[in-house]
Parts: sequence; structure tokens; C-alpha cells
Amino acid sequence: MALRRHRRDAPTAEAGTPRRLEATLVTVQRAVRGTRLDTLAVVTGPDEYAPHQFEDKWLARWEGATLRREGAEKRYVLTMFSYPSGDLHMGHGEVYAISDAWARFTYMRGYDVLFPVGFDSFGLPAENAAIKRGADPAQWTYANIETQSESYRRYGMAADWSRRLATSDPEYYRWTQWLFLRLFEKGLAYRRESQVNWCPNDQTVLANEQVVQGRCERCGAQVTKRSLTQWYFKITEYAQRLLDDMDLLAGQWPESVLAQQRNWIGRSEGAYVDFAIEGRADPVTVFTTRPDTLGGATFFVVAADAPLADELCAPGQREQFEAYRAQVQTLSEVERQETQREKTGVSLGVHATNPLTGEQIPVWAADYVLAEYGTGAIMAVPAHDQRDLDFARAFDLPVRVVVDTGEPDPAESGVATTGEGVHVSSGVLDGLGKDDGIAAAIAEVERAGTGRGTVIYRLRDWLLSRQRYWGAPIPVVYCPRCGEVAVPDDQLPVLLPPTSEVDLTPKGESPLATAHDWGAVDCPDCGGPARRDTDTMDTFVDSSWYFLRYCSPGLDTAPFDPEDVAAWMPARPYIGGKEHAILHLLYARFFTKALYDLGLVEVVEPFAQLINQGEVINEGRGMSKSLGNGVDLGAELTRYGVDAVRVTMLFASPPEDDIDWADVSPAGAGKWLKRVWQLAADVAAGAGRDVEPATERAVARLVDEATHLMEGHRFNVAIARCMELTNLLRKAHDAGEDARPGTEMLVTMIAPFAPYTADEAWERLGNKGFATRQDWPSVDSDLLVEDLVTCVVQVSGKVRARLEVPPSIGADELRERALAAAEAALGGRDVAKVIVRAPTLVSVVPA
RNA sequence: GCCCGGGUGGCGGAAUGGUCUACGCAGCGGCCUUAAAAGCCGCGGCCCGUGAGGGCGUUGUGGGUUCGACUCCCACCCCGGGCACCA
Repeated sequence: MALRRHRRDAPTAEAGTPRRLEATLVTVQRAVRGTRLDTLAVVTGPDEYAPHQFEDKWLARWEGATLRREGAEKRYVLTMFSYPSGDLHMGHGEVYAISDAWARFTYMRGYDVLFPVGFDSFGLPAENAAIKRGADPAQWTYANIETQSESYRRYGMAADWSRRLATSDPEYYRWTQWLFLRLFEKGLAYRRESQVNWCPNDQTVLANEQVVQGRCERCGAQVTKRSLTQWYFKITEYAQRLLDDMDLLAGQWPESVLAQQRNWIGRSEGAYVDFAIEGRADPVTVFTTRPDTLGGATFFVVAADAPLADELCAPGQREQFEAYRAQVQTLSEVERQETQREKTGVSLGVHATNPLTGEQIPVWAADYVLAEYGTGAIMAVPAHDQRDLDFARAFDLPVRVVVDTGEPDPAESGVATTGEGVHVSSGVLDGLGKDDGIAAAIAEVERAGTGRGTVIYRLRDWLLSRQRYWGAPIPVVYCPRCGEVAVPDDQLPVLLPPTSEVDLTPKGESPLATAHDWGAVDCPDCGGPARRDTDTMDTFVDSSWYFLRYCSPGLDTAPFDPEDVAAWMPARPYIGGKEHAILHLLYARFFTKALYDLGLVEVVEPFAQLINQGEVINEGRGMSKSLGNGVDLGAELTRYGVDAVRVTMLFASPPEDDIDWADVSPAGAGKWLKRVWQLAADVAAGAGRDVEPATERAVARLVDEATHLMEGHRFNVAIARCMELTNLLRKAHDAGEDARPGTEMLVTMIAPFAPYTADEAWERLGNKGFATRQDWPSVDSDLLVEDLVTCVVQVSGKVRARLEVPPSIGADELRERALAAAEAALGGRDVAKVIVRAPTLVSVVPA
């Protein structure tokens, strides 16, 4: 199969070898005050619950099975694919337990389920590992993919293996390049020179989203700035749509993710205002959210590192300006972002004209104004903006109040007033409040032709070039005669050169630039000598469309078939970590909208529902090598059995909460599974008499509750109901009742969490086939009606009595009985009021 | 500073206007066993009572709405996460 070409040379995964030995052993462990003692291996007898003895059997029997159900309604259950660095870890254990439980439950509810698996296999760790060990990134990557795939199967994932993909497969990145070219044709991919984020450690540029508090998201190094010509995607053109379409996601995505994206996009309403500058033909435009305070603009500030500052600087100030700029440029992003820094700046020796007052105001350069936001220049209104006030006080510039908020004079208090107030000394605005003032000010500058209302965004275009080897080459050729030329579709993929032709050592330039033969090509347009782009794409480009490729695996005429995509998309739910809130999830939303505009897909949002699982931590902290508190997933699976670990992941907490592995009990989960397994064998041996109606009703109620809990992804509570059901059925069986129907439902219901134990117990019940292929049980609604319910009698809000009453009891009769029961608690007081909520509650209010 | 989420037993967590603490972990008592492990049964806010039972208290703090509040409203405290010189 074409998809697997790379794997020919991959070494065999190591994960499977010790398991045969373990299969004959069972581990016995004890827990003492949270510290697990050494495991002790003992040979097991025939009646011991020994998951290792049946895991391999079921794994073999499940071979090739998927959750497809031809003709049924389709559902796309999607898990964030993994980066293949080493084996699966505890975090994968949680996200996969959630995903698999949900996918299996969806199947059991009658849906045709697409549940694919793949690998986000381009990226820096492969390259860094290769440099360190002198190996090939492909070899490292594909060996890890095999290791992870083996563990993934062992974990009991019901994935559709025929759709497995890896973004580093040429069959995949061919289409990544193809999609890049479609965006290029549409003007959504473009190249420009600008100041970019540079990671000195990884020796590559970074997108804004990959800079976290001035540091590289991946390695933590302090990011610096460089001026480079790079490729960008025009995500800014989609800012408003990315905001608007969040309405479609409200209630289906976690509020925190939506809030983070809203924050990141940073919509800001205000106005552009033009200021004439002495000695310059064209005015300079500023952005402000408070055009109503224009009259209070007493100076003007340009970002010191913007070309505009250099241009505006008067000859007499040049020396001082350049010294200041040099000083600013030595600051790292981390230093510059310190919030409590003193204001610094330098006068540029020129003046601007306030378009409202006609006043001449001085122009300064400072680093508190950002070159990349707005227009890189501001009107400073010190009375009503704290930063401007701090600057004015540092350099003794005038402060003029134009909004009277009733607070002390900012010039004296040092506190800018930003709230509601009445405009003063502002001509036509005088007497207006804040919002009216803003509207009137916009109307006024528009009338005068010196400004206009506008909306700007904090979001920046997505920088996609990377100066690294292990990624998809950017399919563009530079020709001295024709300029930027797209590689024709029929010449895709632009394959990576073999590592033997490349120097991988980071040196601030792409390793591909050292592959001279690879880089020299004929221009596709004129046939003359030309050279390839030597950068590769950000791996977030790869992951922005993999969920579409899953719909049409192996297709070699297009990245995907629109009909397949229409049949499956959007994914619901999409399950993965919250660290991608403003990275992958924002990029994938943008990409889907761009592909919609290109007519390639019909959906505007790729993920109709999002589940963010929590992290698995240990002893209150994230697991890490430096802390030495890591827990190995494979070792836990060996120690407790796969199902016990899966159940622990799901039972410990709601999916979105973190799990502290020191606080939970895989041994306890195993104990429960053993009880189910033992119950199945005991029930199969037969029973003395029919099941009691009360038992039947209790079973029905628990099944019904568990079903509703599953529907809401409440796995931890659904499992609690299954445990109650186990306890109930055990008692019924021991009392001689026929617990078989209930036990069959129980065994079926644990299949999403514990597929191995479910199928094994199903077989022990004497049934053919698989519990994991059964339909989810449904209950007779007649059984959900109890014959007696408990009615609580409250006096002054406190529970004073309980009555067993038929659910059909009338309000009047219940009132009488409740009053009689409340007599002692009333102690002779008169009754002022009685609230009856038949049949469960009566509240008595004494006088 | 702005935005989002949260605070319930020794612990993980149930309960979203009506019996607070389901289910599980850890703990304690008992049964079984020569013994241990495993397994099974039971206990689990405080006080009085051998017991049945009775009294009191309780969901970060303070107030409010309500017959009734973990749940709704106001103010505050604390914890976690995101953004941040964004004009």
C-alpha cells in the first residue's frame, strides 16, 4: 500500500517482545499511603482474573474490525493525532480512553462511525534527534510511528487502520503542497519582508502564535527579531469570520477556548485619524479607540523601531534618535514586555497638526508604541490614557482634560481617567457622554476628511516558512526572469532531498539550501535556470487539513473527494488538549474557511463540538524527566491490565479535569472489572428463581441513568452507575434471582470503557460474538415507574420525616399524611403555609 | 490590568432550586484462613443514647431572594488558566 512506502526500512518496534512472558503472570501489588510497592509476579490459576491472558486473544479476534455500519447515519469521531516522539505516554492514555469510549458508544447507538488514526510526523524533534545521533529523521520518525501504532492497538482502540496517515508521507505532503498552491493562486499565500520572530536556539522563524510571553513555544529560548522575507497566509482577512462563526460553536466548544480565540483575534473598534506632519507631503494616520478625546491629544508618538520614525526624524535629532533606537533593539522580547517599565523615548524634532484643534504638537519616538499594531503611530492623550500620562510625566509634556469624569485632575493625581464623563473643551462634542462622543467624533473627522471609523484586529498573518529540513518543502521556484513561479501540479510532490545531500546543522539558513543539486531547477515558465525555495512549511499547515484526508484515504487524484468530505464533516466531537486553543484550532478553522472559499469543501467549521481533556499529572505536578515523577503508560498497562488503566482514566474525574495519578486507583478499577468478570461466570452457571420485580426496576433505572450520562460525556458518573449495577446484580444473584438479563446489559455497557473484559465476560456468559458489537441496551419505560417513592417532609426547611408513598398519590392525601408526620416537629405551633410537590416533597411553614 | 474556569468529607468526585457527600480510594471493625494475601459483610460530620431514636451543625467568607439555596443575585477572599505598554 502506497501510504506505507516509508516503513519498509523502519526497524521493528520493540514494544511487543516482553509481553508473551507477562501473559503468563499476574501482577500483585499493594498500595500503602499512595506509594505502590514493588509488584510481585505469581503464576495464576484458571479462575483468576488475569487480563494479560485474554488481551492477546481478543486483539487477534478484533483484527480488521472498524466501527463502520453501512447505511446508518454517519458520525465522525476525531482525536487530535499524535506527534510520534517515542512511545505513547500517560497523556495519550487519557485522550485515547475518552475518544475510544465515545466512538464505541456512538457505534453501539447505531451510527456508522468514522474513527481514524494518524501521525503528525513532520517536525523539529525528529530533526533534533537526528542531529544528535547522526541518523535520518525519517528513520527515527517511522520507527516511532510503528512503536506508537503497536501501543495504540494494545490500548484497545477501535480505529480504522485502513485510513492511517502520516503527514511526512510523500503521498500526504504532495497534497499539502497542492493546497498551498491553491491558496497562493487566490492571493491567500504571499511573501513579504518584515520583522519576524526568530528562535536563536531552534534557528528558525516562528509565527506569533508560537511565541509565548516572549519565548519560543517549543524550546523556551528568548525570541529575537530579524528582518526576513517569508511566506505568510492571510489569516487576517478572515478575522471577522473567525469571530462571527464562533456563534456556531457556542455551547459546543469549551467557553475558555472561545474566549482565548476572541482574545487572540483582538477586535477593536475605533477610528483612523490623519495628522499632517511638518515637512511631509502625506499625513500620518493613527488608530484610536477614543476619537472623542482628539482634543486632548497633546503629543504624537511613533514606534521607535518603525521605518516611519527613521523617516520623520529631523536632522538635528538624528544622533539622539539613532542612539535610542540602538538601545531599544538590544532589548529582548521578554524585557520589552515587562509591564512596569519606565517610559523611555526621544523627541524627533518635528511637529504634527491636531486636526481638531489645529494645534502644533511635538512628535516623539518611543518603544511603548508597537510597530506591528495599528499603524505604528499614536496620538497621545495623557489625560485619558495611563501609558500616555506616564510618558507625559516622564518628559514634562502638557496634559489636557477633555472628559470630565468627576475624578481628580490626572496631571496632579498621576491617574488617567478612562471612564464615563462629559466632554469639555471639545467644541461640538461638549456635553456629550462617552459613547455619543465617540460616534460624534467619527462623524466629525469623516465630514472634515481627516479620518474614518474602522475596526482593527490584533491577529497577525500566519508566518509559515521554517528554516528547517523535516517538513514539506514550499513548492515555489525563483526565476531571475519570471520571479516567483509556482511548481506545476503535475510536478508535485517536491520531495525532500535525501539527508545524505543535506547539512542538517542549524546555521540560521534552511538546511535545504545546502542541497545545491536539489535547489537548482529549470524555471517551469521560461525553462531558464532558477532555484527552489529552500524553506519548509510550518507543521501546523500539515495538521490544518488531515481531518479532510481521513475522509478519502489513498486518493491519488486530489487531496480529498468533496463527496466523502460532505458525508463525514464536520467532526463531532473533536477530542484533544487545550494547549491548541489558539494554535492548531485557530489555524484549522482558518484553513477550512479558505478551502470553502476555494469551493473545495462545503463546511465552514471543521469541528462542530470540542472536548478538551485534562492532563495526567503526578503528585501535584506535570510529569517530566527533570522532576523524575514520570509514570510509564506501558508499565501501567502491564501491571494492571489495559482495561483497568482505561477505566481509571475515565472514572477518575470528568474528561476536562486533570488527573493526578497519585490520587487514583487502577487497582480499584481492576477490582471492579474482576467483579463483573466473576459475576458473568456465576450467572452463566444458572439461577434458582425469577428475578424480583424490584430488582428489575432498579436495573432499568441504573441502565437509563447511565445512558443519559453517556450521552453527556459524563463517563465518570456513568461508570459509577455501572458499579452500582454490578453490586445490585451480585446481591440478586446471591439471593438466588436470575441476574442474567441484567448482567448481559452490564457487560454490554462496559464495552466502551473496558472492551477486553467486556468481550471476555460475554464469552463467559456463554454468548457467541462480541459484547463490543452489541447495541447499547434500551429499557422498557414501564419499568422506570417505581411503585413507591420517598416523600420528604420539611418543617422550616429542615427534613423532619420521610414517607413511602405511591407515585400517583394525590396532593390532598399527601398533605394530610405529611401534616400528621410533622406533628411532633411542629410542637403545637400553627401552620401558616404548606407547599406540596407530589409525590416527593411537602414543605410545612409554621406560623 | 483585562478575559475565562473553579472552591463540597482524609482524597478523586456525585448532587444545577427540593433527602448534601452517590460511586470509588484510603481508613476502621468483622467473617473466612494455621497465618497472610485475595474475597465477602459492615461502619464512616459532631453530641446524647447499649439500642431504636433524638438534638445540633455543614458545600471558601459575608449579605440577599425563596416555604426551601452547593445550585439564583450582590460584595469579598482564595486557587488554576489565557492575554497583556494592543492605543
